Amino acid sequence: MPPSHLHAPLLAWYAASSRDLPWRAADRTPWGVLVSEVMLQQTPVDRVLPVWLEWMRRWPTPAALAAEPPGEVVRAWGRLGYPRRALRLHEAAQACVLRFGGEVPHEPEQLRSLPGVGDYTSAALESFAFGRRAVVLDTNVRRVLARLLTGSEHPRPTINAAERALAASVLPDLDREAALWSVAVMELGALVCTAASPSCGACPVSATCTWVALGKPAYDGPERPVQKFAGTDRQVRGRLMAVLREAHAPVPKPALDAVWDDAVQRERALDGLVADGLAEPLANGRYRLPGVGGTIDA
DNA sequence: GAGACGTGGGG
DNA sequence: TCCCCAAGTCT
Repeated sequence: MPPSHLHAPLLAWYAASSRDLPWRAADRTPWGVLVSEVMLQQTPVDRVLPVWLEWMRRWPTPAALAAEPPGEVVRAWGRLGYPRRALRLHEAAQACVLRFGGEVPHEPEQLRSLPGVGDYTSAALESFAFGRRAVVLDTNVRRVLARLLTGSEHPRPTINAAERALAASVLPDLDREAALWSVAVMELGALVCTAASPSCGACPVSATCTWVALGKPAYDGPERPVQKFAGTDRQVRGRLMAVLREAHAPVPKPALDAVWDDAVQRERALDGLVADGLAEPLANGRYRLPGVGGTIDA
C-alpha cells in the first residue's frame, strides 16, 4: 500500500490532468483494451489513436477480427511498426473465439496464453479491463518508481525480483484502488516524469521524490542498450512491408527489389517476412500480404 | 539473457 | 544529422 503522501496527491493529479483516451472510457470493452495495449507496445499514443478508432469501428469484437485474412489486418496496422504484433493480435482474436467463447479471458494464465500478451499486457488487462489488482510494470511505472523510491534516474536494463517486489509493496490492496494507482503512475510517467526531460516543477509528488531529494544525480547504473536501425534487416523489412501494404494487387519481384541495393540482405529480409507470415509468395514469383485479394494473379 | 523486431517525432 | 525515445514480446 503506498503511503498516503504519495497516493492522495497522485490520484488528485490524475483526476485533474489525465488524458481522455477512448480505451479508458466508461464504455470500454476488454477487447478494446487488448487492442490498445498491443498497439501501444513500443508505439506512442498519438500514432495509435487514429488506428485504434478505425480498428474498433471495423472490428468491434474478437470474432470480427478473427474472420479477416491476416493480410488485411496487417494492412490496417499501417505504420504502427513491428507488424508481427498485428499478426499476434489476429491470432489472439482467433484464440478468443476458439477457446474462450468469443470473449477476452480474464484469468492471468489464460491471458498469458494469448499470442502477444506478456507480463506487462496481462497485468494491464487484469487491471484496466477487469478491474483486478495486478502489478503493472511498464517502462513508465519502472521509471517513476526508480526516481520516487530508489533515487535512480532510470531503472535497471532488466526487471528483477526486487523491483517487482518493490512495485507490489506500494500497490494498493484493493482491486479498484490498485487499478487507479497503476494507471495514474503510468500517466505521470508519460506526461510529467518523462525519460529525457522530466517536469519536476509540475509533479504532484516531487516533494517526496528520492531522486529530487538527492539533487537529480545522473544515471550511473549498467549500460542501457541502444538499438541500431539504419542499415539493419529491420529497415529493409520495413521498406518491403510498405510496398506490400500499399499494393492492392500482387507485387512483381522487381518492385520489391527496388527498395534496397544489397541483394543478399534484401533476400534475407524478404525470406524472413515470408517465414513470419507477413508476406506470401505466389506461384508466379509475385508477393502479397497473406490471404488478401482472393484472386491468384496469372 | 542478449538480440531481433518498425516507425516517426523531438531535442 | 544523429541519437534518444515510445504502455514489450519472443526466441
